[in-house]
Amino acid sequence: MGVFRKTKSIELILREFTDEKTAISVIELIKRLDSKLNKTTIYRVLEKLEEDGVLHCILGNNGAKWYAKCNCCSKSNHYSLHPHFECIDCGKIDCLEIKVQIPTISDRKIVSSQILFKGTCEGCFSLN
Amino acid sequence: MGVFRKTKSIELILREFTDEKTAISVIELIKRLDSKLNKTTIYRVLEKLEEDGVLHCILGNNGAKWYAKCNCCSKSNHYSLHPHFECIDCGKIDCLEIKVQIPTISDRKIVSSQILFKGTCEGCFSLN
DNA sequence: TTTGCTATTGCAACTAAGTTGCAATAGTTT
DNA sequence: AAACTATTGCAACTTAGTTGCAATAGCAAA
Repeated sequence: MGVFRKTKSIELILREFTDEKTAISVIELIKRLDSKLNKTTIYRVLEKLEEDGVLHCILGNNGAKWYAKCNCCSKSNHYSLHPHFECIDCGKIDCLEIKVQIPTISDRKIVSSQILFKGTCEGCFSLN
Repeated sequence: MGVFRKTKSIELILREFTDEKTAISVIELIKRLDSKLNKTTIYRVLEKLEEDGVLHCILGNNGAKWYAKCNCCSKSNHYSLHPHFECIDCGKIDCLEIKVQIPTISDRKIVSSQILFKGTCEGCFSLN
């Protein structure tokens, strides 16, 4: 259904994403906005922003939801998304600006994909 | 730690996988074995069988755990696993016997990956 | 075969992430 | 300013998975 009205909740949540280059977990957002917004509202606003093509959702390694700004996707084209990277040291997730070839399989139709690479990110890599 | 003793639980759980070519969700296993095993036991046995390289774990689209028999992986080499396919019609998940190229990214080290393609499987494909 | 060691199991209670229904609130249009 | 209804907050719930602990059952040694 997407966003209809400009509300405080939408503004507050979008503000969290403006300076953020990596993804943010819903859990983290709930912590940050605890005094200002109810967690139900946060889940619902994120869902709407996703429908509007403003954010996209990523499932982290433990199955929890993360969201990141959409730079390349539109309202209609959320699928066949870019891959993501989860750092096993610091835990952050971010978008990889690379293409991964989607295979063709006979008798099956691939509609979307969820690709998560795990390893050590730049920051943690240089610490070792 | 892996499996030490041959117990009824291990036998019952392995039996579920013998004739199964696709993955089985933990939820489904708990349903099937409800009268015979406690869910805690099921989670623990699956974990041990994974450590032993007998099964491998897949995270489904909603973040729930699925397990499948390992045909190609060993106790030590569970990583850089094959991709999986989740049917958006019937919900089943299975292993794809194809290789996906793992990219190289400067300043980052990719250790493992989780690749899930979603779409329509052979069975559901032919129904349309 | 019995004894003893300890891995394994079952149970109950808990945690954590996310969802639902509903009444109250607040954007937006008239 | 009034009215319409999208949006929010709250409380209660659901679902997947985990934890601690006492009871049970493989297995090895005697």
